[in-house]
Amino acid sequence: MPKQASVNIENRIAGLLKRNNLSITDSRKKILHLFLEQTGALAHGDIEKRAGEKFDRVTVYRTLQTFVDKGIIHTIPTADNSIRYALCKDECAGGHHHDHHIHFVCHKCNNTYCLDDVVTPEIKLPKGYSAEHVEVVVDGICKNCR
Amino acid sequence: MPKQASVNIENRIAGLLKRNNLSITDSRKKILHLFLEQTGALAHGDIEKRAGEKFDRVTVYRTLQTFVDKGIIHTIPTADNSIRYALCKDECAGGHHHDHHIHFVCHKCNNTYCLDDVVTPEIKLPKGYSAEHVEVVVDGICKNCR
DNA sequence: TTAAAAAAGCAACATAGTTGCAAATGAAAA
DNA sequence: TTTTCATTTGCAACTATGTTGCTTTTTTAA
Repeated sequence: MPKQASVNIENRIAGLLKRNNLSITDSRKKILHLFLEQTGALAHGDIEKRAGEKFDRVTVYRTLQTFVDKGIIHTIPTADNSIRYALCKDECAGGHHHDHHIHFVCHKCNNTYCLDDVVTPEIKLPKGYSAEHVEVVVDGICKNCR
Repeated sequence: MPKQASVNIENRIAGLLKRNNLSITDSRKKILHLFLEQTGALAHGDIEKRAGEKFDRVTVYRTLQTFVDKGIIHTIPTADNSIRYALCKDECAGGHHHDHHIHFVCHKCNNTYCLDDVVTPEIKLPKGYSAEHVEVVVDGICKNCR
């Protein structure tokens, strides 16, 4: 049973990499694993800590950059200088992230979630400004912490 | 005339510091000057470059932290690990930032503006989540660049 | 199996942020 | 004004974070 599950996840990872024309390497598999085996977003530091024991720091940086370029993961803006990354739902191929969900940061467990069902609202801007992309980050208490 | 204006701004700065129970020092005056003499937000790097010629890096870090704690300036979240700071409109005293405006980043001039007249929208969250604060950052072209 | 291309690792470097402590400055009282 | 005390600054040293060039290793595809 766990064998089966792990085969599935391996296949899923391999497929994801192949679909994006990326060669299948240990570090890429490991880092995708980290994202797939948990709900929330990961801060760069987390990823480096968990993956960095096995891989060079530089490799982690380059792998994350590659994933962002390919649209496999996206960054979440924060006010505290710690980039957070999360898996894209799907089809953000070619570096175009068309996702329009909002992000939620729980200040109790400090997790960051993509609320895929909550769409970013229309924002009415003053005359002269034109919007291209709207980013919404809500902070509060998540459903696991209340 | 410029003399008069500079007296005014000096008074304004002194008043701002006094109201927040901060002693009036050269670095604090200089950094507040930077904020007052321009529209947009300032990235930490900008501040360090412009103020740091006269002051130690550490002083800049500490001064900005003090201003955030007192509610004189606020941070603006970004996805690129470069904290931006902007003056609070007013009355964000005691570290409580009650402002609810949105932020706009122009990707042509790369300036960040506080759109004080645009209020953050209500966001309807999934069951179990409770919001405390909503942060909206819009990117696009500003009125000076179009 | 092998050759070319891609990625990883390493080293060295650059930038960003923090901490403790001594010297300088500011505020307020004498 | 001068003195005193608390606050702030600057310095040095350090940690953390991010980048670049180059060599070695791994992956892919012939």
